[in-house]
Amino acid sequence: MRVSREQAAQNRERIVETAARLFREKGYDGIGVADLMKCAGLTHGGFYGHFASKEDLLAEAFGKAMEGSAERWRQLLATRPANPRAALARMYLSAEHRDNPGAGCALAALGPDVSRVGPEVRQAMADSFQAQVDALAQALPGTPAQQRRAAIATYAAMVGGLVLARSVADRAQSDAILAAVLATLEQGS
Amino acid sequence: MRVSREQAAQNRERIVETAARLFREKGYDGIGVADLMKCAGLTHGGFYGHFASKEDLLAEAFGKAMEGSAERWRQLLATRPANPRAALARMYLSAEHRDNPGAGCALAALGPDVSRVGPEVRQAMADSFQAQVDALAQALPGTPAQQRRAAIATYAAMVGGLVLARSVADRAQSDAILAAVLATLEQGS
DNA sequence: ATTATCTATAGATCTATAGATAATGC
DNA sequence: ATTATCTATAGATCTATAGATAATGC
Repeated sequence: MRVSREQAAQNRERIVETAARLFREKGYDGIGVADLMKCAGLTHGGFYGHFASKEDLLAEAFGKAMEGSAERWRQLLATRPANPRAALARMYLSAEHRDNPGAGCALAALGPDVSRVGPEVRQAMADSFQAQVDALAQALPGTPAQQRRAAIATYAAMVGGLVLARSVADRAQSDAILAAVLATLEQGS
Repeated sequence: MRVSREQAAQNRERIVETAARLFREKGYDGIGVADLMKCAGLTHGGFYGHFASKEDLLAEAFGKAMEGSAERWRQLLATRPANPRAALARMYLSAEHRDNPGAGCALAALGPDVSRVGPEVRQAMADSFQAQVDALAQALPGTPAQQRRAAIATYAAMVGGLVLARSVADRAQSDAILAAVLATLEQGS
């Protein structure tokens, strides 16, 4: 059942993409390697030809998810909105984002999981985090230090808002949380 | 090996407290019932005399952890600090809190886990969340609606800041995240 | 000949339950 | 007699590996 080198690379890519979605949906411990491979259309045993361990896959899947977010941020900010922070917050703190964790912010979905794994995973994570902060900081006013501080604070408010909105059971309460955080980010700092 | 009714109640309480710590440290899926009971000084099988399921325990343990946080918030705010939000943020966004998830904010440690379990757990959670928001809102200026909105936004910023600070590998970067969010919360809104 | 994927399995762990035990509380 | 806890285990799942298979790429 051997496939071409090119096909193998595609298979590997599909494993990473499937993992990026399933880890965000179910948590790192919420999906096993066997089920994950099945969702990618492959068998369990094939996994270890591509990755040394499940944690190794997490590092790649998390990085890929973060990169996807960074790309969306860059695209939005490239339209030069009048209020960059408000524009970003409206996208991030939307009901759609809240209801689709599998395609959303990796930090809001996997932050606590990531904080428990080895430093090599978290190192990969730090780089993509940095890239996102830089993209936002550029679009904000003030000195470089102020820009950077405001970008981190904005990122934190959005992540926390999404985590809270996903945690409460009541939909109205969840909507109110999104709206409250959004309103604060839409005004000044 | 039967113990007194009083002793049994104490045992149950110890299970909840142990779970509240271990879930926050290792995640809901990161600790099993057997290990958890061992840490509480009991055997595996005894668990199901106290709780219907592991998820049932999560609801109680999460609620207990939230209640502990609410109590700490109330104690701090009862000292009537000049800037209540800044005082709370300094406590919440400390290196000590970041480095001791087992005794810290349940939402920052278990938010994504909680968002994946059944609505009955999340209902219990919504109540304690509400209590904390109310405690903070009281101490803030403005109309009731403004107070409430500001309290939620502050809570979100703190939770997000802690999640981010725990996710990055580099200690200096982590400290910078805590400082950036704290600085924003210490100034106005 | 190499290698990507497969089947099969080892060995550990998981939640939950059944039934025994022994001390409490009537 | 009741019941809190125990031991033991069922049955499912987990990560990881070993060895077979079969198609690629030389």
